[in-house]
Amino acid sequence: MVKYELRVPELFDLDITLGCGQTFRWIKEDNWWKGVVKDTALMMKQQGREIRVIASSDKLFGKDLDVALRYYLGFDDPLVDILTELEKLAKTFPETAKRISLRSFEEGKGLRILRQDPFEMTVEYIISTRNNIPSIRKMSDALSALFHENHIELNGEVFFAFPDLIQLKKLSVEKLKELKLAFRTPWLYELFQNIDSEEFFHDLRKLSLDEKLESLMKHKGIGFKVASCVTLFGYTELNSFPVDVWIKRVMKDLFNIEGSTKKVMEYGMKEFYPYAGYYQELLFRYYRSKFGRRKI
DNA sequence: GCCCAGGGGTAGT
DNA sequence: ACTACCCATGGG
Repeated sequence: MVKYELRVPELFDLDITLGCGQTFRWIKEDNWWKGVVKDTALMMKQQGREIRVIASSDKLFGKDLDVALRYYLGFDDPLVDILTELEKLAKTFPETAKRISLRSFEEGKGLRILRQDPFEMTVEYIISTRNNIPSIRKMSDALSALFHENHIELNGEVFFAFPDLIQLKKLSVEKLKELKLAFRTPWLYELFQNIDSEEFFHDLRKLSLDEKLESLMKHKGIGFKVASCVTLFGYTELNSFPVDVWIKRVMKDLFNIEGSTKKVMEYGMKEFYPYAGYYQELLFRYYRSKFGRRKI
C-alpha cells in the first residue's frame, strides 16, 4: 500500500471530474473516491490543490504512480486555454446560448476528460445503452467480479480490476445472462468473440476520429452515441461530440438544431471545433444538474 | 421513422 | 407497499 499527496494543476476538481458521468466504476464513499485503474486500486480525496492518494501499488500502466495518475486525470490538457477558446466561441453565440454556455463553463470549472481504457469504455458504453448510471455501475462491477483472480485488496476493502478480453472470451451467453444484461447480452458476446485481441483497440489510435467511429460502429450495439463516447473518453479525441437525449434538448433550445443523432453530432463537431468534447461535457453536466432531477 | 428490447432506480401516492 | 415513469440507445 502506498500513500502520498498529489499536487494538482490550476483548474482541477476531482468531484466534478469523477462525478460528471464520463466514468462508471468510481464511487464516493465516506468522502473518498474509490476505484480501480487497470490493475491498481485507488482511494482519492481532494483538499485544495492536493489530492490524498492511497493506492494498492506504486506502479500504474507500468510507470511511476504519480506520472501515470497525472496522465489518467487529464493534467496534460491545457484546460485554461481550452476554456478561453470556448469562451471566445460562446461570445459569438446568440444571447441565450451565450449566457447558458458561459454559466456551464463557470459551474464546471475543473472538469477534465480522463484517459480511460478504450476496451473498458467500449464494454461499459454498450452496457450504458438505454440504462441509468447506477445500473451501468452495477453491471460493470458484476462483470468484473466474475473473475476472482482480478481481486485487489486495499485498506481492508476488495476491488476488482476490469477483465481483459482473454478472460471475457471465456464467458458463455448463459453466464452473461446471469448478469441481467438483457438485450445487450448478444452484443457483448459477439464483441468478445469477434475481436481477436485488445490490439484491435490499440491499433485504432493511429486512425482519424472519423475512421475510429466507423471502425467501432461495425460492431453490434455500437451506434453514433456509444462510439463517440468511446473516442472521447477512451481515445482522448477532444472533438468527439456524444449526442444523447439531453444534448438533443440543449441543441434544440440553444441553437434550434434538431434531427438524428448523426446530424446533431456532426453539427457539434463542426461548430465547436476543436474542443467539442469539453463543450459537450460542460453543457451536459449543467443541463442535467439544472433540469435533471425534478425536485430542486 | 417507428417501435421494441429487460430490469432496476426513484419520485409520488 | 405499490405504481408509473424514466433511463448518456441501437436494431429490425
